[in-house]
Amino acid sequence: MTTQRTDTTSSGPAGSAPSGVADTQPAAETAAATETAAAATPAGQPATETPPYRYTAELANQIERYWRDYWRSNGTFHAPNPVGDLAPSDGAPVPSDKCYVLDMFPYPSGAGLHVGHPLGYIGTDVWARYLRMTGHNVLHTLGFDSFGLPAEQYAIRTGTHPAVTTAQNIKRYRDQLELLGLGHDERRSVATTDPEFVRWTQWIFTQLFEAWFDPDADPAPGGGQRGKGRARPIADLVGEFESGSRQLADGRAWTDLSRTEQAEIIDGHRLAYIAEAPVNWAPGLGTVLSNEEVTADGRSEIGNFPVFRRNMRQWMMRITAYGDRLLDDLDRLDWPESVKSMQRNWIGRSTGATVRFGQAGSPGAAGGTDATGAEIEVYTTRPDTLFGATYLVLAPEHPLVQQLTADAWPDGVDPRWTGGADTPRQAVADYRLAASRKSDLDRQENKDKTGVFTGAYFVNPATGKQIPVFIADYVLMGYGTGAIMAVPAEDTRDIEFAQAFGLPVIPTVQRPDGFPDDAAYTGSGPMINSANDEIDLNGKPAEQAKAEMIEWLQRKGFGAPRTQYKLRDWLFSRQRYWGEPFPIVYDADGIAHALPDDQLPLTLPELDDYSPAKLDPNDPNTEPVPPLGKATEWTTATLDLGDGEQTYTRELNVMPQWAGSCWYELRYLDPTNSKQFVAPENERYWMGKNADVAGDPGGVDLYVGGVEHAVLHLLYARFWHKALFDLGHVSSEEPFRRLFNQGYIQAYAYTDERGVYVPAEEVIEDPANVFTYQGKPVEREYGKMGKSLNNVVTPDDMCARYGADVFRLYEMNMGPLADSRPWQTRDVVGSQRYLQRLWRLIVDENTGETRDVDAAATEGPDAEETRALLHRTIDGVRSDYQQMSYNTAVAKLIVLTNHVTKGGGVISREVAEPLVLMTAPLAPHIAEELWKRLGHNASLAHGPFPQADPALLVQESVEYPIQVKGKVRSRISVPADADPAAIEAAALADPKIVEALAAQGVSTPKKVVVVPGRMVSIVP
RNA sequence: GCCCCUGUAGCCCAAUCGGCAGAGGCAGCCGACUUAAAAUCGGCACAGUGUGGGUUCGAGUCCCACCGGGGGCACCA
Repeated sequence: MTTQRTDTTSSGPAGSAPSGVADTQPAAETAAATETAAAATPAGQPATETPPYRYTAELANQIERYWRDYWRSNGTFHAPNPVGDLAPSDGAPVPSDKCYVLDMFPYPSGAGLHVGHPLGYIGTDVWARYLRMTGHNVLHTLGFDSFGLPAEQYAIRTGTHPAVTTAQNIKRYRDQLELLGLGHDERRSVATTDPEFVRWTQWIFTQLFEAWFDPDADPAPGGGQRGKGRARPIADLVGEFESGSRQLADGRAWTDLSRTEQAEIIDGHRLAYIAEAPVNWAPGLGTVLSNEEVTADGRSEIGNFPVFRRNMRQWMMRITAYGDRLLDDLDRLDWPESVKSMQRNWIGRSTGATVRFGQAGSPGAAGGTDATGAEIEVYTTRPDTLFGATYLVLAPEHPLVQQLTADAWPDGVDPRWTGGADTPRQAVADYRLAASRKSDLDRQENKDKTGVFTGAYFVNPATGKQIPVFIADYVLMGYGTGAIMAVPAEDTRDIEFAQAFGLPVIPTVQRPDGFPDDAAYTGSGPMINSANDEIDLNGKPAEQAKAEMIEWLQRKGFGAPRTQYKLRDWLFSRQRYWGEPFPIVYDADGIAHALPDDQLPLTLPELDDYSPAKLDPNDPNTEPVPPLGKATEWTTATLDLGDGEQTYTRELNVMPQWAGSCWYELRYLDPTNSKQFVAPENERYWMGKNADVAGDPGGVDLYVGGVEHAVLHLLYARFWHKALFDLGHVSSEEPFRRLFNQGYIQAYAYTDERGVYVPAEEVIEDPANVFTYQGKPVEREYGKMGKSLNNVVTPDDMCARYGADVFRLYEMNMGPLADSRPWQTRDVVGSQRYLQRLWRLIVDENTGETRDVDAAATEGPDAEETRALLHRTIDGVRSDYQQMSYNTAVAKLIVLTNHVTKGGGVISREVAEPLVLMTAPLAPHIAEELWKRLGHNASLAHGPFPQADPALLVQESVEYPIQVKGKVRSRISVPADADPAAIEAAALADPKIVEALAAQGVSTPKKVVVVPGRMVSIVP
């Protein structure tokens, strides 16, 4: 501890002058500062003095500085761990009631924070403080996701090492966040660029490299998954091959294989593996990107450069092995439906069947009846409609195209099918070339169906009829088998193609009356036209028809059921500098080896030039040149990996930015552990499953962040966590049990007549809603807060102008945390007025003396009314905090404060203390200060929190509105415990109601509805 | 094109199981304090819930259609 200014040395009892404020800053100085500010008003008039102890920004800042120092030096927010460095030094057990509150950690950009960034951080802080005050052991901290492109691009421009820029930016963020008084355990704050953090990121990578997914294995112990399959150590697989208990798919004997061949087989199973795979190559960035980093129009999310699909050798993560669990376990998570549905959509599981079509003796083919036995395998989700399949379509890049394309057109070929070419070979070649030149953007913009006939005919196994085979770019090589059976009657895309090419349409599902003939019917209905000698689907509903068709296909050897995913394996390497190096070296045979744990972390080499090779952004045929290749000494290493000292070459790619964020929540739990990435006891305590909740997957108790991470970060992190679970490193099956998306703070921006953005803070709105800047009209727009829009407001500004507590209170009072809302600096004053009123209730603005709260009357009708309101407030505020409904909690606190203020007298201790305590989660500094002035020597951070007396929540009498024909005609007051019959009698006896009924000409009403505690409704 | 969310005073937002449309804040107006202003304090007014139907004794809330705003997906067979 660095300061002596603790409770015990600074403050006297309530009512005496000294306090944190008086200690730090004499009253005269405060007054003088205020006076100076006031004297500088434009009017130039001598200023009347603001009361010297008013809760102004200056005073707030003094209080805030004092309490921040206090919290830091007392370790107020240190949360004890069960074991390790952060365990209680006296060996005391940790409380069983814990809560792990987590924010999505920021990338520390050079621009610093604006007022929108801390919204979620304040929200979680209020929640964490409330839980801490109600007796929970709360873990809350904030680290940095500090690998990232901006620091690297800055390094390329200026030569400044990214680590230097990153450290500066982190410092800047920490300084800004410090002002807000967030109750973080600063011992647990980590950055993903810290060598100790990188060490464990690399360690987890080696775990994934040394593991494979066994689809037939039973779930790991304690798992709640439905089916089989889990990750196992790769050594198990090697052992099974060696012992012969597992055979190779191609029938070769394991022992006959060379070392390189064996390595190839093994590598083909690893969770982290190298593959020649189609990647998204962005030459403008000099790197490849994951699917998730490419926009729908085929450009890079960062930098907006063209992205090309091509094959390259890259590191991949076998996330597809977890597709089922990632999808199924969404049901076990307390997440917003929108995020779940985005993940479901991204994983894109569909069920159906593969169907094989054999080649027919093509009438136009030179060889007559085909002798090759060629087969086309398609994937379909509608095997029930097989009878309606009237042609086949292959993706232009499909490997069979070359082989099955005929030499000549059949006689009388439809001219629309030929693409104007003399032969099928010519037509196919032309079409494939054109398709390869089309960018994704072209394909998206032009949805007209194009294609050419290959000259080949295959046989529909259900009908025995020959159907033509086309290639068309509406079929993608990357999904299913790259080939489809076209059922134009029941598929929108197929009918568009069929109409363009004059192909037959055979309906297999009964359409409702009036459904147009020329459109595809994708709805439900009984099957028609679907029978042969062996199978009859007619009249049956789709589900049954699907099942019967699949059964028939299987029996006949024509097909098999199949589950298909949109999700692809995760491209994990980047040709960049500022990322985690792979802990991988290659031996002389090119076989990859993981570095042993004691060699970690593998740190980045120093470079003179951080740029990847300069490449033409528009040239897809360029080759990536990783920056690490320039570090000539670093690229090789002499190691003993068990076969004696040998020279190895290092992997030159680095990991993508997502790596660190895949597991950081686990490192917060045990940030100083040098033996393990997290001790199992600590993981189990903070993130373990709750045995009292059926199906609970474990994980962080509350995770708050923006919805923009719905797919990328949240899917990758779930995948790593599940792999770590399978391998026995964590007890929880999911990283984030509960997710909450906070809204965004947006802002108005204004342009002058030239279209230039003017400073938004200086724009004036007149009563007629006209906006002017320096007297000239400006146009208003609404959107993001940003430098280029000249509308940035920073938390630093707000803290200087109002104080952190006012700023926090305003952000929480603007609306529900989940809502986006516009920033309005002029509204902030409302929150300031509330805290000023609260301050004035307890402190004399003129003398700085604490009021004598023990002298206030606690008897009499006024006191009783206040007491009843107090307890209703406590009750409401508790449940509001519980539900993170902070805006309504603030409203209730203001009501109570206004009620007490209007009473005019001195507030009683009975009301003052709960009011201060209830305000504390929102405005912690002022609350601590007032709590101390009320005579308490310990911080209120760990409670108490007021409890409502249930007896005081019960009203003695209730006012019931009485409706006649749905309109309120009168009101009666009845004892709260009156039974419905008594209420009804009282209502019917009410003179106004008697009158109203008489006016309707009714003596006894038809019906009387009594809702206890609510109202009475009479139907005449 | 498909899917999801959302429309309540001039503005930001409350309203539990369908039960008196208003908790709170900003802005506005009036008043107190002031020589005056600012700040502060006290008070007042302001909408019938995007539109049109329906269910109900009763609809902001439930159902249907449409309109506006926001987001996601987009030839995924």
